[in-house]
Amino acid sequence: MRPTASILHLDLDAFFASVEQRDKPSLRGKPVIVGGIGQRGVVSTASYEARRYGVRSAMSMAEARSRCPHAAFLSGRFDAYRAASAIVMERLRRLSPAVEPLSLDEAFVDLAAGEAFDPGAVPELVAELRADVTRLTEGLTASVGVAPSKLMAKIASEIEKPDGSFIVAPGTEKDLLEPMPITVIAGVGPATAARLHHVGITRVGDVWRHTESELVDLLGSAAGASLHRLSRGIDDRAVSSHRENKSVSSEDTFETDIVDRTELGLICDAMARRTAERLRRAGLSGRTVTLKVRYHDFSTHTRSTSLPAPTDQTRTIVAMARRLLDATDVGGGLRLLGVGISGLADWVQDDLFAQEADPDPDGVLEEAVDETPEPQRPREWSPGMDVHHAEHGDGWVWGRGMGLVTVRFETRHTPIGPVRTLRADDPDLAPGHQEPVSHPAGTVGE
DNA sequence: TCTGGGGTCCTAGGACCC
DNA sequence: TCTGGGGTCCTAGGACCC
Repeated sequence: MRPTASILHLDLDAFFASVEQRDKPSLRGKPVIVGGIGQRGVVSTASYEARRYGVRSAMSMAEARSRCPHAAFLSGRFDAYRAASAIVMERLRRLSPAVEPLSLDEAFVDLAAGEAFDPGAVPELVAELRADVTRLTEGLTASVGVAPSKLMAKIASEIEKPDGSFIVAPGTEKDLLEPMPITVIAGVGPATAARLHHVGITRVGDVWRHTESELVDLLGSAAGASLHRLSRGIDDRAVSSHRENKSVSSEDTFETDIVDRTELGLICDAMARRTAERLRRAGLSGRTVTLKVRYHDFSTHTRSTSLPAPTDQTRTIVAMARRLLDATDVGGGLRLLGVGISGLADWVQDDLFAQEADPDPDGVLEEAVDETPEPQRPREWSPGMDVHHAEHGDGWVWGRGMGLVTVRFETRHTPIGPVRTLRADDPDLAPGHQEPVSHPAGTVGE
């Protein structure tokens, strides 16, 4: 626990709605609601004028319309939001290099990682920061909290919201937390709050009467231990400015449920393409493709499958997603369909090898799915050995899936050589071989 | 007129390996 | 013949966050 209030949390007030009001003077002073404007949309952000009518984030747009019919309903202009966000993040980086954005409108800053941090000058620093944000963004306002921890900084930025700030003096954390509703603690949402309610916990101070092991029994080891610490204001989480992406996904909720398999197939292809393009644009590749479907009753299911090595190839990702969809019951129709990729690798940084590590450099996987395989094959196979000689060098079985076996080769020039894919029924891979697997074998729908 | 889209993290069971 | 223990990977689902 750090001894000074040196973690800052900044939150832009009603961000999307405020950008709209800034850019369209006719909307100023009026209720503005940004979100999905279709039949099944939800509210992203409501201006403070709209909040007076009870409109909240995540509320269905239908309910928002009934509560505040005269509001302006907008679908959002994300380029404008990104531009405003970039200005604010840039300003935060002048305070310290340790800036951790949580979303377009929120970030933590570790002030102690900046140059010549003076704890005594925090009030002036905050005032100057908030004034700069409003000036640089031409009218947006921010709320700011500063505290000895992330937990308290984030809570503090809410206290004087909107357009205010609060600094938590070290040592005052527990007094501040005690009367607050339990849901102020990070990770306590509706489901956890309901369980805690059952044992008489509604405020943060109520947690103090329970031992860690009681909380672990109730919530599981991670959530229980975390709540035990955070409720006492104990929080050592660091501000981290370089968090790596773990997944990329695209999904779409349909205006009405879609039953037709052919139509769903085309949508699945398009969704997989979108995901693959975003993956490539981010300079990444991934191993695991996940299909997500939601039924009319809102139940949600996922099906996933992994490749032996990362790919960023659209056709491979499309083929894998299709296979997953083909194996999925769409009986009563789908409300939502999505395609995601995880198990990401940094394609750009590892350029030389990554190109060759693509398990499907020639789109062989997809062609095989289309029953038109033309895989290259090694000339020789030495049963029972870890390495077999081949035309291109020495290779070994590297993974299997989708009725195919992936063989990776060493060449004279590179330790990690090209990958070739054979059909599983290739005579060179007949049973009886002691299979030399020098890498965890993936399973792709076999 | 119910319930978006982009993510993260955790849990749990089974496979597999040593 | 009645059976371990730990570690890791994979998959599926759920809670949570903005």
